[in-house]
Amino acid sequence: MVTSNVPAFLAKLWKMVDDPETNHLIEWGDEGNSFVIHNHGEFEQTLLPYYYKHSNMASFVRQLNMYGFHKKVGIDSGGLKSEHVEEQEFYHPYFLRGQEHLLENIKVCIR
Amino acid sequence: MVTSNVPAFLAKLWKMVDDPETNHLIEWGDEGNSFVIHNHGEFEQTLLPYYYKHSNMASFVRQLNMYGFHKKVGIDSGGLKSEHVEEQEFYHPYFLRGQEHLLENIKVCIR
Amino acid sequence: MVTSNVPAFLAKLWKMVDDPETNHLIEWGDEGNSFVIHNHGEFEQTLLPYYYKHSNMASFVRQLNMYGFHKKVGIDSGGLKSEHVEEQEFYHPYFLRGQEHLLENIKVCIR
DNA sequence: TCCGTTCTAGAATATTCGTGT
DNA sequence: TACACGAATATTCTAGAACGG
Repeated sequence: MVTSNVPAFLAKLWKMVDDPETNHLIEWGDEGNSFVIHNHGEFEQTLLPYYYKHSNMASFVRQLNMYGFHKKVGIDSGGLKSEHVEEQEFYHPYFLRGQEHLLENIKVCIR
Repeated sequence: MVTSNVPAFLAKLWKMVDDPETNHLIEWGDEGNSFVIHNHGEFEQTLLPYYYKHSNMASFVRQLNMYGFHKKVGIDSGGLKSEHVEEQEFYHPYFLRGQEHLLENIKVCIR
Repeated sequence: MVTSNVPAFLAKLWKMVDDPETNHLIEWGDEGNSFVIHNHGEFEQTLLPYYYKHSNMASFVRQLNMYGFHKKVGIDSGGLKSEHVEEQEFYHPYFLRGQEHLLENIKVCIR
């Protein structure tokens, strides 16, 4: 593979989610049309800085929103503050398991 | 040796990349369609001045871009914790291992 | 220290230059109206990543230019064999030793 | 004229911080 | 409160421009 017009953020996100080695931190949702972050703390402190130039969940989420991802609203967070919720799920219509080529359709939101 | 209309920059680049003696500093990529620079520091201070009239990576990169080479963005690079990537990779559709004659097709970008 | 409207890049640059502990890598020029980088290689690999989220001289220089700094052209650095590219000097009219308050006057170039 | 070297800038993406709903 | 967005700064890759051999 030589060149890809997919932004680094998306290519890395795909690799993170698709890598079975890190399924305890981030993995595909049951339907393959979303991804789930487990262990918010470890994910933020170990996996994020491996792929990106920061270790802030907020920055990661900002990028997700920038590219049109949305958070799946949890039915019950147990009354915990959001930053303490260990599980978070995001989705995008073109971020689907087994359909990496669709990444090329994802664009930053402009307005 | 017959005269060649290949610019000195390209001829030297080819020789540098193709020379097995300096593979620890610069060599062909795995597929033979790119070249990789290891040890940015040593490459800059020892190999560059041997072939060119300077020892500045920036000048070298300027020439690469001038001739239409592009940097390969590694999906594994860029992270805070990712290993100190002293490694840089560039490619050009006519810069291929074993196809030195294709160098004649490489032209400076004019615009 | 009270809140400051000085961009992080400038505040960190000042600290780097003014810190006597790292004078072997970066320090004030003789007149106090410029700063000098010694040991380009070590500076890039150790000091830059300590202050910023990268270890690329090119990115550092891009920021310097963005804020209006200029490179001092060495009289003897133009000749061939200027192997002392290990030394680089930059200046800005509002970047002066002992006058940290002037940093507030430095703005990004807009055009 | 062409090519090479240097310094600076353009443009796209990435990171941070704060605001709006 | 929780989620999303605006805007400013930062990082990367490539290009413009001046100069010289």
